[in-house]
Amino acid sequence: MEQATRRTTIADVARAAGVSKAAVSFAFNTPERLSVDTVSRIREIATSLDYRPDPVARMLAQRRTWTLGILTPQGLDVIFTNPYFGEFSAGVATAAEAAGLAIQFISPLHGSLTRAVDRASVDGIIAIGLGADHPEVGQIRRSGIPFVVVDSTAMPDEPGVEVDDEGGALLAARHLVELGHRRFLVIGIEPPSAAAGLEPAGVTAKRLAGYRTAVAAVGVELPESEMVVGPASMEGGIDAFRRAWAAGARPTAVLAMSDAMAIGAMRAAGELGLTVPGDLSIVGFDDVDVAQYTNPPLTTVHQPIRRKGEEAVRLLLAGGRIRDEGPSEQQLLATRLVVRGSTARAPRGSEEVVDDGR
Amino acid sequence: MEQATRRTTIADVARAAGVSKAAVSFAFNTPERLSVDTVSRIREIATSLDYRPDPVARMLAQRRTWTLGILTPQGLDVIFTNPYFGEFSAGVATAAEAAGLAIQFISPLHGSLTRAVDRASVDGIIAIGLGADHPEVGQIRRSGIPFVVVDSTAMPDEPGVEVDDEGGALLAARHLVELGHRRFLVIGIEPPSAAAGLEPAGVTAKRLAGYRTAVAAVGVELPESEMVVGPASMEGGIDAFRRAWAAGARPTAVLAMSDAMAIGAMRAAGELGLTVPGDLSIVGFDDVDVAQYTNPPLTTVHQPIRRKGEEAVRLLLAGGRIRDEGPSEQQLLATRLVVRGSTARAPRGSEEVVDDGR
DNA sequence: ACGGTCAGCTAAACCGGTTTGCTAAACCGC
DNA sequence: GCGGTTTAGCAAACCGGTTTAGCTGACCGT
Repeated sequence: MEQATRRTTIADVARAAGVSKAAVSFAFNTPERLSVDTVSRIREIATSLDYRPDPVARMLAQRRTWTLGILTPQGLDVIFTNPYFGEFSAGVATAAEAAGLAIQFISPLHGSLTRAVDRASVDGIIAIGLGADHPEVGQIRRSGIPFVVVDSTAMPDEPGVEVDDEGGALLAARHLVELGHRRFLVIGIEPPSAAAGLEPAGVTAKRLAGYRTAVAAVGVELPESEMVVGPASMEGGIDAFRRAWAAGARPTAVLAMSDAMAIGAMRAAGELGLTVPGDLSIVGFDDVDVAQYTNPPLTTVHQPIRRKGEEAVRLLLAGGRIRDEGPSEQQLLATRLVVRGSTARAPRGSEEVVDDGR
Repeated sequence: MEQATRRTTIADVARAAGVSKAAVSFAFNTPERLSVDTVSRIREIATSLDYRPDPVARMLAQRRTWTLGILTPQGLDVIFTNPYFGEFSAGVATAAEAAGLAIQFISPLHGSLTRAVDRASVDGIIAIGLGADHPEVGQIRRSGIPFVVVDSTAMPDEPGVEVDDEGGALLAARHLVELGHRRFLVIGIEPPSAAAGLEPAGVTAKRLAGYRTAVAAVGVELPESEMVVGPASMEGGIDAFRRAWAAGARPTAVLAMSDAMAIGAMRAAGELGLTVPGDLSIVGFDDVDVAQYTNPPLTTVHQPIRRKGEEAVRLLLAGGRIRDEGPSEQQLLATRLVVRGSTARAPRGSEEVVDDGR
């Protein structure tokens, strides 16, 4: 069997044009080094031969891949179906495209994130959901590839982009407090796997702190018993709410740490005969696109998700090693509360604290 | 300023181990060609030197990138935030990971899809939303890279995976007909850009045909005036419904060609004071994850989105040129109707056809 | 006529691996 | 102790580009 017609290489073009390989390369990359007509002659021959430089060879020679990696501890299947990640990636993609960079997802390969990192050929990495002290981040740091951590506090001299989680959470809880709520259920995000060091713990802790400060103002505490965790998905939210309910929790308001979980909780509550916001108020976190389309529309803490992606790219580029120069910085983006339809005054008579039997 | 410490290369390892570069390569790729202790010695030295083979160099030498490309005419920002694409990509990703392949998105780069294709270094391509006769598909065909088209009829000897769009649409419309509906609004998907040859036209046409067959059974036609199109997003759905309403359409049921648009329409209807399904029934298409979480839950046509992604990978791999051998085939996957809460009997008295003044 | 410049191009090294002969030594049966 | 087969490993070519150093000849002023 005959080998499929080999693709045209730079040597073929050079030969056909009667010039050196270098000339062909120049014709495309630094045309000013050649005379105008040589350039156009080479280009013509190249197109007529349907020549397209092999991207891989080019990457090797230039030692640049023109690609940014998005590193996450979750599998691609969860990434792609999670609106939060979707919007974040969209932000990264927009900024990357503007800079002429492609993006690649680096996520556990056959269970190993380390292996995935080794295998990835990128000029820079955006780590999301991973602490700056995570082993894989260490691996990257040693490898010398520029990186930025997102949603996690960066090391002093390293770039990072964060959001005011605590402040946002505080706003959310205060809103409920002002509506007269006193019995809360907190639905938290649990790390994607049992592996240690996975970061959502960081944001979970910060948001919890915000909730606590707000409710403390009216003398309410948020004991572990009023908190339940699960994966940040709708199923996770359903499951979390059901578990809490089964365990006897009877909140008038739920503070969910992600919109997906809030939506799940809303559904689970509905199935249990509760109306939202009549019987139960729910506030989410993230302000994902769909939050406006739920029924009732979700009251939630807005964070600039896409913008985080764009900033991450900007910081990476500003670091110098990928494009131009600049010092590395850290960003803290603001959050704000968006009040929609899933929250209302607490039901009458719910203000007194329930005697929990102690 | 000193150059950052160069990463360890195969030559460094070879030198340190006192063997040839070839031996080091063998130690990792074909250890059986070396004696066991040489292998372990080399491996030890390699780890101690923190050696990791450069993926790019490896790709060049092997002329394999171990990467699959997902080709779409839309920008990455829409891809990542569109649940349909998300689920499809998740399917691709799952199957690709199982085969040890990475995935890369190929989407218009600075407006040019052609340029994006040239730039991409992949072993195979999955084209979604692009007709088999699309210019970029032709470009790929000429380049000799194996590919499969999804959601579009493939050329005779080329692999493709499709879904029974017409059948699904028929089921959806028949369901409404059986509920007594006679006044319909069809919300169709419009090609992402003005560029010609963009495929959704294909699925739009098939679904429309299905709708028509079903309603024809009760003597209803679906003239252009009862159809409105827009981008397949929630905003698109809102906008489409509003436009139709403003133009005087007063349907009792809407047939939306995508869940996102259905959700948008549901919202727009709500804002106009219509209750779903009391005043208006809505059925979507796709059965995206969120369809179960809307309020009311969306009645829709289920199609195996993730499965399409997996099949696409399977066909690509079966084609031989990427992994093993096999003939190329085409798949037609089934669709089915999932009745949930967004559809109900038509309001009383709506059966008679409205006199539209002609 | 001559040294100096400069524009235009080339040869060759290089990027960091893989792969293809090929050789030298060890092993084999007899 | 000898021809023949393995086994273990090496040198060099190769993948397809980029990049550096250097060459050549045209043009210039004097």
